Amino acid sequence: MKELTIQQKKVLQCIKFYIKKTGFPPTRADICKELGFKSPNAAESHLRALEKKGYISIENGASRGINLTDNNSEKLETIPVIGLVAAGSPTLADENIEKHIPYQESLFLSDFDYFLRVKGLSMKDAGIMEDDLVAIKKTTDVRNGDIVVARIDDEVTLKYFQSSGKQIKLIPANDNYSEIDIDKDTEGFFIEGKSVGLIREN
Amino acid sequence: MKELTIQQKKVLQCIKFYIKKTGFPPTRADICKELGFKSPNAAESHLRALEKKGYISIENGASRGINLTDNNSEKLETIPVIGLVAAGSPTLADENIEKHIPYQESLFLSDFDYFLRVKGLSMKDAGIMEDDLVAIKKTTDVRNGDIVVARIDDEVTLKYFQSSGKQIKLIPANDNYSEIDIDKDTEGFFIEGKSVGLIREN
DNA sequence: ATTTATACTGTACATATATTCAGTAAAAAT
DNA sequence: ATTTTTACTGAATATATGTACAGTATAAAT
Repeated sequence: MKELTIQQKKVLQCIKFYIKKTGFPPTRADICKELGFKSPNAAESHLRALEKKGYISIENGASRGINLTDNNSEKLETIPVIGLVAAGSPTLADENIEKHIPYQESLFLSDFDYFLRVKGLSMKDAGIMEDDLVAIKKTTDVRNGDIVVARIDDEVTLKYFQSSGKQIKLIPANDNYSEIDIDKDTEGFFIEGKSVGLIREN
Repeated sequence: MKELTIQQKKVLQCIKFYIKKTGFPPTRADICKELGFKSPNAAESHLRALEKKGYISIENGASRGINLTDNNSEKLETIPVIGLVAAGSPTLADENIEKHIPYQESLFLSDFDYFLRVKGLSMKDAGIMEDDLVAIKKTTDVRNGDIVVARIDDEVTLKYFQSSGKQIKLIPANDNYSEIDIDKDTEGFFIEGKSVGLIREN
């Protein structure tokens, strides 16, 4: 993202502050009043600069038609919660979505794609309990020690990841469960993503 | 808060959806378009009804001057994170606050007052690990089996709560720790609050 | 050296928008 | 039984607002 000038930063801050205060974006005149400009075109020019640099989008013709871009606003999104069933894939298909819950993008250190509702206690010693919501980032870029969502045919599991060469171990965090050894290129096996956070609703 | 009619609910939902989609509130005409009204006054009347019932506030004369009331909008607040140190009380005094993080009021089933940063593994078997953030609701109304924040003099701990009469047991979820037996009326002892949720940042 | 971006003032104007007034009709409250 | 609330259509209008045009001036980029 392109750097902003001092004045542009002021205008952006002004917009954010105004929205926080009133619940809706400012007009050009509002910005002028706030920052001491005497011409609405001063605000207009800055807005177009902010738009060009990707910090806001402007709905042409609409009054107060300013929209903070995702990376600027602490955006409220909803994210799907997917049930981890013994057989069944955690895809984003409608039938697998348990519900949507509101969340903050900045809730965890990494961004993520969905919550996985945990069934069973195979990761108990990692502090992951039944019905916990594990935030999953869809990726195949996983490291040893990561907690990953792995699929083997129709079976989906949450396990520690450990690889040496082509051999992969999926290790549970519970002595009552046994580890899974599998070849990297096994038909029907792949890594869905990895855990980047956890929420326990209670 | 006064009950809404079906139509009023539709209009309120329409406003929320519009803001979510565009980043700014709708005009009367936008609402009409969305809900199939043929007169802007249909929207206007509903808005005034919603205002009267306290679900929105309207800035008179301002275009798109609709503001969702706190109880309707998934408001972004920040909440303090407090470190659980061996000696030291989890109060909201500045010196104890580690940082503030944004959160959703609706994140957990219950509302809460602060996050407690967990030190140690005394609640390991309850799935509460080192550095987890436990959402704490300040209350003395706790039931047997609740996970509570208890203070004994300067010592603050997170434990299972179990009482029978005046005798209270504070039970760890880890065999390496021993339980604490204490009288309800002991000088310097009290319950700060209870756990209503948990976040693991990674 | 010339163009482009920044940073404004000031005027003007079409249109986007809130808001009022005049009705109609049915349901709910008093 | 009468008033109030709900739920609209339809038309009219003052004003709130975006936006273009004409300038001035300085700094940065090419």
